[in-house]
Amino acid sequence: MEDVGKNHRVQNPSDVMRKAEEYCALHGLQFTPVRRKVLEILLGSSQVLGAYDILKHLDHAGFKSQPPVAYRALEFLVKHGFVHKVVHLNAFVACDHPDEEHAPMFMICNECDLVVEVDSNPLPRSFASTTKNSGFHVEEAVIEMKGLCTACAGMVVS
Amino acid sequence: MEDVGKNHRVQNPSDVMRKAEEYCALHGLQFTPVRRKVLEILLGSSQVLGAYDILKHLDHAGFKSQPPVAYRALEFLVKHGFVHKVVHLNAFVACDHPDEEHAPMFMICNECDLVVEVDSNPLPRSFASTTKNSGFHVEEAVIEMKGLCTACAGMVVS
DNA sequence: AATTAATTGTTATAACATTACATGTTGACG
DNA sequence: CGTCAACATGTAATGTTATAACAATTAATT
Repeated sequence: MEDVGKNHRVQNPSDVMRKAEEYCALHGLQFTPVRRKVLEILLGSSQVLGAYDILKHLDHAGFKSQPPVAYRALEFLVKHGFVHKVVHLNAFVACDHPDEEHAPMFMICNECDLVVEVDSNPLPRSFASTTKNSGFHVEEAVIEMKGLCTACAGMVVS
Repeated sequence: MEDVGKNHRVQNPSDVMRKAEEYCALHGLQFTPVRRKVLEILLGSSQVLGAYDILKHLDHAGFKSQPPVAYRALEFLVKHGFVHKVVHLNAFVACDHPDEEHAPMFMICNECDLVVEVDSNPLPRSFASTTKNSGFHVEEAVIEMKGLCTACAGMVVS
């Protein structure tokens, strides 16, 4: 797969980097060079990126570029909420607002792979009840909607 | 990966097979031997199955067992609603009620990989509004919740 | 029977992800 | 300061999931 999605764009990359630094400092986490670089790569991308796309970027930036390098950094970043994984694309995207509690939701265009994050906070009510009734303890909800973005839908109609 | 999940169990396999037959007849679809067999395999499994698990079953049943064989049959079955894909496990599960319109939701236990389908019909209200506002035309919503099933949650507590 | 569409057979390879173990780095504590 | 433990990285190999491409066959349509 070449670059795997399109047009995702975080508003304030440097702002997010600062938040990540603060968060790590506060929680005694090591915001190491690779981890920092991977977050930078994702923040700088207008597209969601697959692990191997990130690996290429790392390589160009002079980092080691075997798969575990990227997967480890991504694991860390996802774990602490700086990055989300888009499971339908096996791809990753930096989060705009890692400091706010939120259940990420993504809308993915089937035509152009545009990915838009639209959050629901904290979790849609209808879920809470369903899962509670079933006795299931939910730790994480992944909600991804596939369809057509405005642009692509328009092209089909016209 | 060995068999990839646990304890999913469709209530009435033969009932579902009949529905599938009727649906295909009605819509002029070819319910070919492989497609039928793959659905049977999934209906007969107490676990969700990966494509390569299905391939093994096909092999044992005397079918051809190169990857495309399974993926094509699964594509057909998913497309027509007889089977759902659980993206978090890259695995497939037969649907109990392919004849009813529904947005499948899965709860996946992080400990034991128990998968439970809990449907919302048609789509939680909060989504409809979010997506409408964004101009996105949703064709499919994938909702998967990860956490702990009752049994596993109980073990942690005790 | 001829034509076209749909499906299947088959090989090869692409794309995604993890295991395992060695090495290095950091931080806590005597 | 030294040493131990925890954490992080380097590296090779491999495991797992999925698709591309094209040939051969079968089914539906005329």
